[in-house]
Amino acid sequence: MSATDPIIRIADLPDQVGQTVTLSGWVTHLRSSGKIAFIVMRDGTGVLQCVVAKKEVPEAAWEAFGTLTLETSLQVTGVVRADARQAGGVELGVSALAVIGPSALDYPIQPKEHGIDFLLDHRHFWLRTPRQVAIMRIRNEIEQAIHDFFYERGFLRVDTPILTAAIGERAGLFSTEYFDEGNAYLAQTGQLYGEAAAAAFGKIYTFGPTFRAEKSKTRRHLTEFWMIEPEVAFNDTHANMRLQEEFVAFLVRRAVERRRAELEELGRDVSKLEAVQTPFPRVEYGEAVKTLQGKGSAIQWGDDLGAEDEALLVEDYATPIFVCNYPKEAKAFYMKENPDDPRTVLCDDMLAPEGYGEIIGGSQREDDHDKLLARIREEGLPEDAYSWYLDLRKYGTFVHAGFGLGLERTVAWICGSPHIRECIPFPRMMHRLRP
RNA sequence: GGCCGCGUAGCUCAGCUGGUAGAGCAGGUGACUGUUAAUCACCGGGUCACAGGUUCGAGUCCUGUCGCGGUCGCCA
Repeated sequence: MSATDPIIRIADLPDQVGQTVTLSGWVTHLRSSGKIAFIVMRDGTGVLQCVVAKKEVPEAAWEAFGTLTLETSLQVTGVVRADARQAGGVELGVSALAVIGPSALDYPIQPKEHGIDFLLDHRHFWLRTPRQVAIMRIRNEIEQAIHDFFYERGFLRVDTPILTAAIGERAGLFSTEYFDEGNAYLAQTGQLYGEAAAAAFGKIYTFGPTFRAEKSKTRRHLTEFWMIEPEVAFNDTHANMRLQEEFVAFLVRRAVERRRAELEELGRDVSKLEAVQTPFPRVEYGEAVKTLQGKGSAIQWGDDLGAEDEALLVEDYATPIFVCNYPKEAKAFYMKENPDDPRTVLCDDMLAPEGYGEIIGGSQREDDHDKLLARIREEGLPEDAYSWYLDLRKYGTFVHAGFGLGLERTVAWICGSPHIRECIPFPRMMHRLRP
C-alpha cells in the first residue's frame, strides 16, 4: 500500500499482522469442512489462505462462501494472523466476504497437469498460475535491468521503425500493403537504423519487437520476439564482446538478487546462475570446429554450428561462451571482414550454458563502402533499399560494432524454462495467433 | 518444410491378440471446525479428430485428410 496504491495487496500482509484489512482477488482453491471453510485467493502479488468459520461470520458471508467457484473475484475483510503453516507466513481470519464477479462453473484451468496445446489455447487464463506469474516477474526484472544497465552507461535508447521497406537479414518477412508504396515489411531487426543512430548519438540501444516469418518449430523460436540491439561507435569486435559479457552477467546477477523467490518457485538451480562470472571464454570458430571434430561431430570448416554442435561445445563450461569469427558464408552481409583471415568475419555468437544455445549474435560492422556494396551485390539484395545504409559509409564512416540479445531466450535460460513460448505473455508461433 | 509421435468425458489419461466405453480430477448433492491439488458417499457427463477401407463385428488393423507435439534446418 502506498500513496498511489491505496489498495492493500497480499504481498503487504506480513507487515499487517493483527490489523483488520480488506483486500480483493480471485479464488484459486476452495476447501470446506462443514463449519469451517478455506478460500485460497490470489491477487497477482501473492497467494493467501482465508479462513471462514461459520460461527464467526455473518450469515450472508457464510452463504456467499457456498456460491464461490474457481476464479470468482471477491473482496474479503478480516484479521491478518501469523501462521507458520502458510507459504507467506500469514492467513486471514475472515469477518466479511462479498462476491465482486462470479465465475462460470466450467473454468478450464485446474490445479493439476495440463497439456501444452490446451494451455496455449487458454493463455489468457494460464497467465494467472503461479509458475507463469513467476516467469513474468523475472522477465520484467530483466527488462528493467536492461534499461538500467544502458542508462547508467550513457546509452541513448532509440526506437526504430517496425514498418520498413525490404531491409534486414535473410530470414522470412511478414508483409502488409502500404498505400502507394507497395509492400511494407515488419522489421526483423532494428540494427541498420541503430547504426545510423550510433553515428548521431555515439552509444545507443534498441528495445523492441521483431518479426520473423520463419517456419521454425523449435523450443527456441517465435515469429514475434523482443530483441535488444546496442550499437556503439568506435567499438571494435573485442570491445563489443566485453560489453556483451558485462551486460549478460549484470542481467543474471540482477535476477538472482531481486527475484530469488520467483526462481525458487520455478525450481531453478540458482547456484548455476551464481556461477556466471566474467570473463566468458572466447573460442575461435576454427578451434571450435577442431574441438567438435575431436568430440565426434561431422562438422567441416565452413559449416555453421548445428544445435548438437552448440551443446557439445558448451558442455565443458559453466558460463556462456563466445564463438568468434565465422566463415563469411555463414553470416550476414554487414559483418566486417577479418583482416587476419579474409575467409572469416569479425563476429561472435554467445552461447548460454546448460544447452540453451545462442542468446546473442554480434559483430563489428563493415565500414568500408566498396566492400559493403560488393557484399550486398553478392547476396543479391535490393541495392536501392540499402542506399541510405551505404551512405553511412560515404559520409564519415566509423568503426562500430553491436549485437542483438534475444529477450525470450535469455529469460528462458535464466528461468530454466524448457520452451520460450512460456517466456512471453502471448506467444506468436507458426501455428498460433490467438489468444 | 523433412523425420518421428500423438489425437478417447470439461481436463489428465487407461483401454492387451478386433467383441459394442473406463479411472482420477473438475462439476452437482450430502457429511465433516484446521484443510494445504483435503477426505468420504452418491449423481450427471462420450460423433473414441474427420473421411474411406478390411471384417460378421473397428477406439483397436489399413489408407487419406486435418490438428497438435518432439526433433532438425534457419536464427535472437
